[in-house]
Amino acid sequence: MDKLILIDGNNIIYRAFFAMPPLTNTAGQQTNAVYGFTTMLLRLIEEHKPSHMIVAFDAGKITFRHEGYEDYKGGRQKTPPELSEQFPLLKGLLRDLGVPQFEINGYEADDIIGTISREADAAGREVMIVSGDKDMLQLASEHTTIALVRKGVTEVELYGPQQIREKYDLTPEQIIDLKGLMGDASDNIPGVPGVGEKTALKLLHQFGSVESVLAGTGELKGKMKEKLEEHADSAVMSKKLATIYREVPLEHAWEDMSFTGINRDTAGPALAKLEFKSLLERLSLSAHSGSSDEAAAVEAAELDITIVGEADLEALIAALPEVSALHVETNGENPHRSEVIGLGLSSPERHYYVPFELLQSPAAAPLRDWLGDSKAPKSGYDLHRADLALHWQGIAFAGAANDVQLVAYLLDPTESNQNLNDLTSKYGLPRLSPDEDIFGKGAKYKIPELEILGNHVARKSATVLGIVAKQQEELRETAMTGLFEDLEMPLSRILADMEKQGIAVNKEELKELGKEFEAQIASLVTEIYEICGTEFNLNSPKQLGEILFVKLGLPVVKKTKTGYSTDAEVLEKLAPYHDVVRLILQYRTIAKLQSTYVEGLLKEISEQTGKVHTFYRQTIAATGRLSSQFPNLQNIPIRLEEGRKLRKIFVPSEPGWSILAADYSQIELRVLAHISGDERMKEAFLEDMDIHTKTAMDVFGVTADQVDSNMRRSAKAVNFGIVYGISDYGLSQNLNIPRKEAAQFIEQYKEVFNGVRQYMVDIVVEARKQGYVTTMLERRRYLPEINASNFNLRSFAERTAMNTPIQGTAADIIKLAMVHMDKALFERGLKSRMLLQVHDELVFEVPEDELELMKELVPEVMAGALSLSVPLKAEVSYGSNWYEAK
DNA sequence: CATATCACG
DNA sequence: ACGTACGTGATATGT
Repeated sequence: MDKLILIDGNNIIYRAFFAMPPLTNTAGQQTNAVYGFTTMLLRLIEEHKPSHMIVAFDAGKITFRHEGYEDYKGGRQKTPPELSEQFPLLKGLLRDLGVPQFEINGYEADDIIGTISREADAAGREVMIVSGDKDMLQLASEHTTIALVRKGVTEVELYGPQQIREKYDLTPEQIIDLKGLMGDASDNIPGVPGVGEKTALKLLHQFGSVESVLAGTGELKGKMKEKLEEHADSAVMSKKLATIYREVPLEHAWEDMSFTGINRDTAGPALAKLEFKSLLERLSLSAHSGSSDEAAAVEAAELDITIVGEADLEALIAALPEVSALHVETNGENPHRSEVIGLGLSSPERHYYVPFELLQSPAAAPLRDWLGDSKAPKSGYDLHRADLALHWQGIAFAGAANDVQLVAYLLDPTESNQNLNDLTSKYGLPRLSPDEDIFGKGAKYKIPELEILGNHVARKSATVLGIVAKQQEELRETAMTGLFEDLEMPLSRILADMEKQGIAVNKEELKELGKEFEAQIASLVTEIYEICGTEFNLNSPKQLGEILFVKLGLPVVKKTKTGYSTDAEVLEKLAPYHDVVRLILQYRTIAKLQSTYVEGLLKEISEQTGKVHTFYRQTIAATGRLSSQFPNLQNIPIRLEEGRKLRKIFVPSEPGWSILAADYSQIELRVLAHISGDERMKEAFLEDMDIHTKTAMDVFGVTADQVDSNMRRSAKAVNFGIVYGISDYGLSQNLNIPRKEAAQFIEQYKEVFNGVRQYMVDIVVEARKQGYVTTMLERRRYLPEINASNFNLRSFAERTAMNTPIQGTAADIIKLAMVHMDKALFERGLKSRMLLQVHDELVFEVPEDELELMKELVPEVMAGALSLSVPLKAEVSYGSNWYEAK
């Protein structure tokens, strides 16, 4: 049975706009009205399953109604820009959903709807009209129902002639007369003053129409008679205005309104682009349960998947030249300790699943060779992880050509949802079952039966294949192809090499250190308990707060949202009041070293190699930096001597070798000097001066020998602040000075380093204009909140705009240095190995006979990684362990 | 599973 | 007036 739904587009989007709370996508665009409209639309489709549907919009500024009455709709407020911006979004989305939309110049949506409904009525078709406008009731008929939207867009009331009679005791046509008498303030239809709904209904029940009412005023008396006679013209005109015009010249045919269901190919990306995640879910959820979504199910089922057994191995091996995507399914978070479950392999036509046991069998040797063949290019998701997991199972991996996770990161490094399934939504591919559904989570983790597992994993590699082409296009559009191909992709292999290599740890010495800490902790704890007169859990800020602020009555300096703050900053301030505070601070320091570094590190030492193998994450930090996990080797203590001693346990893995470390000197400020072009700052680096001293000289207007340690300290803090996107408050906190003073410092700094000031202004303007900022190598970070009206959000985005090009370019540079360094070691056939990266530092282990060479080579390569308008400088040192290399 | 704290650049 | 420095990860508590 045919069913036609006609939607009053303007009316519904308007209602949705005011009904929905503000909702903004990450690009800063408000999307609440589109969202509200779409939820309503989807519900209509689900509930009524229309065979035909259109959304009608007003078009053209002047409608024919204005010709008779220029005030028509004059009383209506101007459409707010936050709403008008959403019209193109909605129209684009409707197109992608596959919902026809009509607009005709010079006519309003209700005229289009009126015309179509008249034609459909004549043909005896079933019609439903969706609007919030009561005027629409005049269109009701035997086959035409009006769905009057109430309460925002969440509820509808259905009106046929029957319901109109029950409610008003009028026919649909009389709705026009009703409007003619009572008018409509929102449309600026005057009606008859003093006549509201009650009176109008009474009159119509008596006379039947506006014309009859006016002809029969003789039967009336008093005020009402006068009013009606006085405003007779107005009543007639109002009726005319309220009459929906049903003769719009439509060129559209019945077929043009046909709706066969949501277009699944284009709907996914469109909804993803608007960031309507719940709607994406809703559409795909029905894919599992309902018949409404056969398209996606069929599309996914159509994959030609072979679950490879011994019998199929030969065929697979023969097909390997066609295979370009793989997925290595592993368990666990730490790829150094993961088990490999199996492999998904995809060629454009066929997909395979290879259980890991089969991969290990002698017959699978050619497959293993292929995995390790650098000339066999492979695409995948998180190949870096795959490489490590395979490595520890004795299988070599090479030929990583295209990692879709890495590309997704470059395209938007702040997007936290980058698992493969999130990418399917983004690119409109069939969704995968969530890993949790297949494997269960936590303690319930269980490998499912082969059929399910194989299909799941093979679909992952198929998905990779589907993503690759689309991403490459996006990389080109965003000018990041070079960054990807020449930096991030090569780096991922280098990181894997470093991680496999690991760094040797002197376990005995670490345990010794642990014993020392243990003794110190024991004595501190006893002493603290004694002074406090009670025993409690020192590790609990809650219990500690109780003791300090209640029992001992110390002043409360700062609060957290759950209670008293007891962090180091607070304790420093409390130290003068009570001797125990110093002891607590000491306890905190040693306890941290013990739990995180001694105990934590001991757990991470591999039984197999006696080393620690960290895992660098290349797709986490929004600025392009790496991060380090299992264990984190980028935060080994150095600032305090007690902790710094820990570095002694990091030693060369071969006798007679040395640890060599090289770090960039002031890389972020050098980058700032280059990017801002500030002459004074550049001069400092060109002459290789101490930048903080130089800053102090210029800011305080003194000579080098007049700079005391306090001035240098202040200058250093200002330099840091500048890099972070300075605020007077932040600086005042850091230097523990009044905010006014901090503000003055900053002002003086900006006077002197005017180029820097200009950079800070320019970069924020650029961010506002483009919506993102970039590093020197075109790495990109979007800042949707740069235009936020919320001061905090906007300020944060502004500081980020200032900081990211600096921190990010520094990250680019050291990554480049790593790629160059890897190449240099290889080409020269050196045995030295790159082991660690700590943001501005590279750590190597070096044989005796290469030490002299490496002392020159490493800083040279690092300094030459990228050419700036100021020199880059790296300082090198070495010793028998990481502590000595300082 | 969130919060507080603290280690690093 | 607004309330802050930028970027991470590990540990212990307590809900």
